[in-house]
Amino acid sequence: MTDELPPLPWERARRRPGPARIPLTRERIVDAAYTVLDREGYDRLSMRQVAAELGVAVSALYAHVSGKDELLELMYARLFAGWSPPEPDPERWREQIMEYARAGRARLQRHRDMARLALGEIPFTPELLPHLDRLLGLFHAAGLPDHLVGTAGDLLSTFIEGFALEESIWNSRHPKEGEPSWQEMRESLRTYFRGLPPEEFPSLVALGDSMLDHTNDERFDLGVEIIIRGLASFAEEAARQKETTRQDTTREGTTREDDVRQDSARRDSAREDAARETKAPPAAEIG
Amino acid sequence: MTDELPPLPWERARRRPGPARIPLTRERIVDAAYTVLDREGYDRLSMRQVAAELGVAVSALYAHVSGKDELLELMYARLFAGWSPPEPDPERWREQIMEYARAGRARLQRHRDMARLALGEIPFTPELLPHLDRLLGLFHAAGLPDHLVGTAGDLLSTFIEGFALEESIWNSRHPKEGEPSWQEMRESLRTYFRGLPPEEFPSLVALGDSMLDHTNDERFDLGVEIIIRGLASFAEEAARQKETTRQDTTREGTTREDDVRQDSARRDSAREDAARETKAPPAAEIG
DNA sequence: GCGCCTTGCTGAACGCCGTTCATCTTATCT
DNA sequence: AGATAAGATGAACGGCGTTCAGCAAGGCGC
Repeated sequence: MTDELPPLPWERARRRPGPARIPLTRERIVDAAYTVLDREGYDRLSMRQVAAELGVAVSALYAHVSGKDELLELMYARLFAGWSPPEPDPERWREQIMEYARAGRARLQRHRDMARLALGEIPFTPELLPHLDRLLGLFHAAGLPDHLVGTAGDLLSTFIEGFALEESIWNSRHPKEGEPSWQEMRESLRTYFRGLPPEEFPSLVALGDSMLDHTNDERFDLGVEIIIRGLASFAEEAARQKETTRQDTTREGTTREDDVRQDSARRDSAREDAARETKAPPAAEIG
Repeated sequence: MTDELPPLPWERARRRPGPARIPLTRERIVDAAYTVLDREGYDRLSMRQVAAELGVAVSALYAHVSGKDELLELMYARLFAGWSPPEPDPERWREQIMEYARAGRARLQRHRDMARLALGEIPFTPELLPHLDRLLGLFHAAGLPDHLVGTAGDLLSTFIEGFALEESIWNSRHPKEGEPSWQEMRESLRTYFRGLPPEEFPSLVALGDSMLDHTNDERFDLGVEIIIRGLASFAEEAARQKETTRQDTTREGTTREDDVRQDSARRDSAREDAARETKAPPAAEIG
């Protein structure tokens, strides 16, 4: 970080006899990449720009980084640097998950277009395993059945990144100066919804107002709260079943199995419906 | 589709006097783009490849399409062609949402890398408004409070696309022939989890097995089910409050307000925690 | 102190990309 | 038949990721 400062022109000349130029490292490359990202945006983040930022030839980067893909992975890894979900507290799992989600969004918002970068990567490298493990621990402490924990993590992470991505796209769509600001945009959207033909768009006309009356912060929290409540429902169900099986531990023991079977039956009937819809698309849709 | 066939060399010469070549249209360009996407993948989907697919100069495309961005938008719009959420049935809102989610995933799976393409776009063009309106109608029929409907739609769409994206990345990671197949990969992951140091990764070791024992279909349905249960919780709460306010319609009427205030207080305390985490990152994390 | 060797950077090149523009072909209308 | 307008062409521009032969300089054995 601090050794970033002096690329001043004369430095190079003055310390010719010394240990010469600052050595290029992965760290410095990632630093420069973030600088370019913040200044230029994801679309203009290129190896050439990063090299220019460091005052170095493009090909020099390839001595430290196997290619752009690896550079993006390194940038992604930094998203999690020094960020570890807390020790699980079963009494506070709701709050802990909410805090985790907010922290994730905050980190994604810290760099321009960061969400776009993040969505292309999968958090499954060795160095990210500790983070993942502790996150799963949070869900485990909620009392979720084991097979749900992974999916719960997926769902939450997907929402965090997807939400941040939407914000990112929205922001980058009106970054030009003098363009309609956030608030103006919101107002024009409001009148747009009001002007729609109600018979054709009943829901949009009816709901448009109340959808626009909330900040992004509130909408985000609401999304997380929906997930939390869904998880709570499963956790309570699991607790109830555990209770039952403990009561008649030797009697039947099939309660849980029955539940699963019924659940999967409901799923399958719905799947047929979806398949029917899927199987008869209009001709124009083959693509 | 069928008029795609004859770019044969002599055709051009033979039918000189006829109605000549098939005219280039947006439709045909999008068709060709999908062909390229399926064959080459998202990374190699380029204007040049699309033009080549049509046997046409690159610049010809720009007479029908303003640029690559618009082409991608057109491709995205086709994802929704002939797909409309059903008439809401308040009795079956759970099933309807599950079916919608499954149909969405199925459509995203129909073309290679389609999820990657979709995530860059926002479903907010005029032609997509009918679809959006009917989707919101589904959530409205669930009895959700108005301000939640939009967020619910966001959450579901985000999960569908995020899940499909993850599948897409996973698939494209091992497309080489002779590479470890899905099943082999799963097994090697299983042994990998088992081999992890339990004191360092307690959750991964404990949960790895049960997480790997489910197909993607099951994991997807579970994710949607979590969302549905979360929505159900809010819907029940709203129904309860409506009931209460109807009972003592003139007496107090502050029940709902109280609830909201309490909710927001809980949120704010959590926000402070998140901010604390956010404000003191390790030095390496400035990026 | 001198030459060697290894390390790390340079500069040029390759092939691909999105986009633009002057030019030419061709279908249609008068 | 000739004029006109639409639409396709090919070359060009600038930028991209990546590769590779060569060069400069620090550290080492002698």
